[in-house]
Amino acid sequence: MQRVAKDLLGKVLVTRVNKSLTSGIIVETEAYSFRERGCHAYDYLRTARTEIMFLPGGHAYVYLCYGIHQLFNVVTNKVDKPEAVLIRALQPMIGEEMMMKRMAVEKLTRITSGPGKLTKALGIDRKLNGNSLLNDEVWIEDIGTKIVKKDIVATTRIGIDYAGEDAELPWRYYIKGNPWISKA
DNA sequence: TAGAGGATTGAT
DNA sequence: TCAATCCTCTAC
Repeated sequence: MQRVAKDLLGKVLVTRVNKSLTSGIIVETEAYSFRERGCHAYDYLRTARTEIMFLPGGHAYVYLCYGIHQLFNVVTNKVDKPEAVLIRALQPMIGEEMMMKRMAVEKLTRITSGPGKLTKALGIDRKLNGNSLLNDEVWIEDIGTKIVKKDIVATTRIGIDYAGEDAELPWRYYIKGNPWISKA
């Protein structure tokens, strides 16, 4: 599943919400698994919220964090193996004007550099939770970009200090030197 | 049914 | 460093 997190780098996340097409290249991800405490579905914890992660790979898991931000994940494993990859940052491709409008800014800079921001820019919200990525509202495209191994940086994940030693797992991946990754 | 806390962000 | 803000989970 860490492999999936790395494979997603360089691919394109596309949404069509309210007839507006927006997309961006995935430049930063984090992996989550039932095997570690950083995951909502740790130890197969199955609740109304984590139910989505028990679906087969290829579904969208969207949830509200801190009451303010919606975070977008791709479910990556088989049925009843709750694992997901959080999309943390994008490089805008299509629909840049729409993104700027949604973010209420005039410049394109850094409007998708963070998991809570990119969902807002692409119009993603919890209505898309549980959607298949094969439908026409949100999906992933492979545009053939090859990210060479030496350009993938693996480091610790962000904001999960509560996970104890599992917070040390180097399951955050980003494209080396890419200006669109989240800061931290 | 009440209380605590969170895979964040932007302002101070 | 801290508040915003509300859904989710746990315990009573």
